[in-house]
Amino acid sequence: MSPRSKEENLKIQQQTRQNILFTALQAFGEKGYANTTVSYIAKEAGISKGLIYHYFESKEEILKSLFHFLVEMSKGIMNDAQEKAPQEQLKQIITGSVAFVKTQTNTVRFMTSLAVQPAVIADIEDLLETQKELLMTAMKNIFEALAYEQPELEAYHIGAFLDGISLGYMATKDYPIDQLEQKILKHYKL
Amino acid sequence: MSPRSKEENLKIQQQTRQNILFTALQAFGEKGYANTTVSYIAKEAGISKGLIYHYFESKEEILKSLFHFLVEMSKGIMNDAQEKAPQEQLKQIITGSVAFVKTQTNTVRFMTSLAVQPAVIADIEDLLETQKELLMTAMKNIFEALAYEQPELEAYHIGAFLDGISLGYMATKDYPIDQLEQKILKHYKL
Amino acid sequence: MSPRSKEENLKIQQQTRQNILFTALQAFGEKGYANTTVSYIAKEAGISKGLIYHYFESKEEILKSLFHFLVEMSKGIMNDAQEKAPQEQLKQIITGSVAFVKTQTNTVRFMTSLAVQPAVIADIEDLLETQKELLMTAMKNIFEALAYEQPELEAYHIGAFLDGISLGYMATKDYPIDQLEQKILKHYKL
Amino acid sequence: MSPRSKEENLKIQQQTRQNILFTALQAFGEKGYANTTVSYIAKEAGISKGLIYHYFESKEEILKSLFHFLVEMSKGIMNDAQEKAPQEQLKQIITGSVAFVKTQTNTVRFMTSLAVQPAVIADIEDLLETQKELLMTAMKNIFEALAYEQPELEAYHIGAFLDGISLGYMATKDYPIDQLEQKILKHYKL
DNA sequence: GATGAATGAGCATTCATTCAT
DNA sequence: AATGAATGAATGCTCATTCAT
Repeated sequence: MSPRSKEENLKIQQQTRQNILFTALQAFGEKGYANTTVSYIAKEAGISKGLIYHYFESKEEILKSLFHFLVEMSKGIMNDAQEKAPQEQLKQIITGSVAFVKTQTNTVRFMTSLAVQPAVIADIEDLLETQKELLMTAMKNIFEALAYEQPELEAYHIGAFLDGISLGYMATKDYPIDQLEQKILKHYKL
Repeated sequence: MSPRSKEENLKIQQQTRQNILFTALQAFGEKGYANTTVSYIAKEAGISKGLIYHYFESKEEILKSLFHFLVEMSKGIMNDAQEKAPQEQLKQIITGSVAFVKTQTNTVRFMTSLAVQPAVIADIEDLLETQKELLMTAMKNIFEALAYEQPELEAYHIGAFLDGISLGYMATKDYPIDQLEQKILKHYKL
Repeated sequence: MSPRSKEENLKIQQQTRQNILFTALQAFGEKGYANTTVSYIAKEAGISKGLIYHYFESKEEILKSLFHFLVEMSKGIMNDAQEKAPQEQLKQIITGSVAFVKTQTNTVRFMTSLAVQPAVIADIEDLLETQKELLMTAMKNIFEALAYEQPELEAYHIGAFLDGISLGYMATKDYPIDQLEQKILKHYKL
Repeated sequence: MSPRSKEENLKIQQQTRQNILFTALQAFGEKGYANTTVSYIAKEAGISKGLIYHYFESKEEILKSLFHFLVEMSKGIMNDAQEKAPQEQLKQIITGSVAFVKTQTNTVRFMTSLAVQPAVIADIEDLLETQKELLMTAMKNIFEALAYEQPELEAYHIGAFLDGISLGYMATKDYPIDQLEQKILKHYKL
């Protein structure tokens, strides 16, 4: 008759939070933030509306938590690549990005919709900027190591291209993403 | 107190429609479709809510009309380019796109947000696809005329790049859009 | 087919606002602010929930408007008494207060519940204080004119008594309010 | 690991009940019954929500228990005064009331808010009435013993006055409660 | 005796849409 | 053609209450 132990509670909390965040990510990606109701998230997650508000103060808080979570995740991925040779890193960024778009389309949809109208959700604008800069710096360093004349511009170039591929994949049926990947890899001789 | 002539009425009608569409475009671009209320459009346009429903059956109808309007406009622009030399056409597409993004940012925001989550507004998905194909075909023809080995893939390539530039410009402060434009022009030797 | 004239709209607006305020006053008095739902006010007023929000920004705004309205009304009543002889004024305050409590019990309930827990609705605290001071000054002036030694204290005295009578009338069945009125009038030789 | 003895359990139970009731009294007085959440009481009392429901069937039950508790307490106080001389009793009622208002303001706030809108909590209405009558009878007896012509009316009179003082003290900054106390004591030659 | 995760009915509020004028 | 008062379904959120542990 004793209450749950702290560890048990913590475990339950983490699972439920993750469940909510994951479900929200799916929904936000598919239907957009504004078109996703909290009730819908609850139903999809198999829990009650009230429980969502037990873990998150508001719908917007879910969005922000989700965003932070994804940012942290991407940081982790980037750090892993840090030690390899620049050519290898570049290749990994390209193939990793393409693979990510293909497997985590909803995540990309979600992040892109935030990027397109950053003013919609205040607070996120800055974080988005920081996140972009981080990626840009990493790529710039690679192109510096590869002795490109304008490493920063080259970073923007490939960044734009990868973003454009994402958009195309999300918006167009039968988008030749794999061929474009090959093309870009060949261009950089990877 | 004489009634307005038919021509006057028609003129007023067209002006009011355009006014609504233009105001909606601004709002949809800045705040997003879901975050824009019909009341807000009415206030910004300086007319009453009722009048909006006199011209459009629903809020979604405004969105669709706006979309069609923009599609028609872009068709017109593309047709104008049709007769020139392929190199000239390509240059115009690139510089025109960049200029459009810079001057009509809200329009681009609007179109991009539709592209990212096409499922949000049914019906539009197909039109979006058709529109994309039109542009792709035009670019493919150019690259064919320029004797590229894989003209279609090249079209996708430059399309992705231009889309990526748009995204970057919308989401990033101090985005080097002009330098990227120069870079791509140089790449195609234009 | 022309829209309503401005005067017509103004008239409709005032009527509807008054209707809402009056209904809210009844409800707040009987059930208390927190126990009164906006839906209930709408139903009682014979209008839709939405219309209430067309006229008032929030439920709390109704409360504040109502409070301001009642304060203005009481100012008007007090000004009317201003010109008479002090004895007459005192008599009028006493009989007027008693009559008000008896006929406008819900108004008194409403105002008293605000007075008891002023912290519940921020903003109102100051106004309540101002209102009290106004009444106190008026009564003090009367007792000064009547050459009482401690006019201010006497004002507080009769104020407390009248407030106490209100409370008693609201809370107790068969409360002898009329006899108490006679007693106090006799006390002041009125 | 030996189980607690029965006496220990009983003691803990009573302490916890008292803790809940006391915390609730503070909260109800400050914020009002409707604006006080069970969660808030639990947090303030330093216990869990569940435990509150272990001791009380519902939030309303807390209110009722609290009310009963306060009524019993006041009965005890009144009984203590029973044996003294009527003048002494009257003095004690006056000074005791004033002191109570000053030290137990939240309790008075709570009781007054119940009195103002008795319909809010059914069931309590009768008890409130009974309670009032008890006090009235006691005061009436005093004034009878003091040979007042209308002892009951005099009881209502002083009752109203003391209630009015309470209200004033709760609602007004710098309320001259002590001077009013002196004034009333002098009036009754105490 | 004690905890807090979980539920869901209920409420304030918004907003697309209608309609009388 | 034009207005804006009016509607009500839908949504975010709160909170008393339950229950597994």
